[in-house]
Amino acid sequence: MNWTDERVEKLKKLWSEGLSASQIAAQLGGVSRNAVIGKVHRLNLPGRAKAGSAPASARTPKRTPTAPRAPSFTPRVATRTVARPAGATMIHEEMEVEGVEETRYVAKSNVVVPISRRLGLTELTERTCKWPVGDPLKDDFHFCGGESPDSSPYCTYHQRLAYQPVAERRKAR
DNA sequence: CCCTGATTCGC
DNA sequence: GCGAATCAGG
Repeated sequence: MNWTDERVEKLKKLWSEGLSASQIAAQLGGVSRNAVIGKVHRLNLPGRAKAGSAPASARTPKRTPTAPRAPSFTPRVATRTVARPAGATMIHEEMEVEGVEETRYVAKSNVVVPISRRLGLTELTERTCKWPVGDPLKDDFHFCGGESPDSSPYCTYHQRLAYQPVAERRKAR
């Protein structure tokens, strides 16, 4: 994975927002936190004021003022806030994706938990997470639908669960 | 131990 | 330039 202009821009943005190197690495994908830190230094980006944990601004659930929305806007896909995974750290309580307020978390292990879009079977694409959610015998059955990397049928969060024993999955979910 | 960023140095 | 290994911490 090389440092394209696009990836560098994303790195700069996330670093300036106070995300930790490992969180940024998880969002970029294909790089280690060391790689991120190394790049930050080579770019001569300002280092962290204090070593250690990320600044509170990146961890504290900060309520963003309700974003102004077009009054007549109707979401194309029904969207709910994802359940907060155990131990997850909130990085943005609310954010807007295509006009829909959504929630995103970073799990304890720094695996980014992508936004759950709760898509139906026919709405899935190559790039959506196919982790099933809900009861297939009920009408609330859907799929995570979060963004998944090119190489996986699952988002970065559900990828890990997919290869865990069922008992472990129940705990982790 | 979990995590953080900083530095070094072989590639 | 890159990033794993390592260091020094919280």
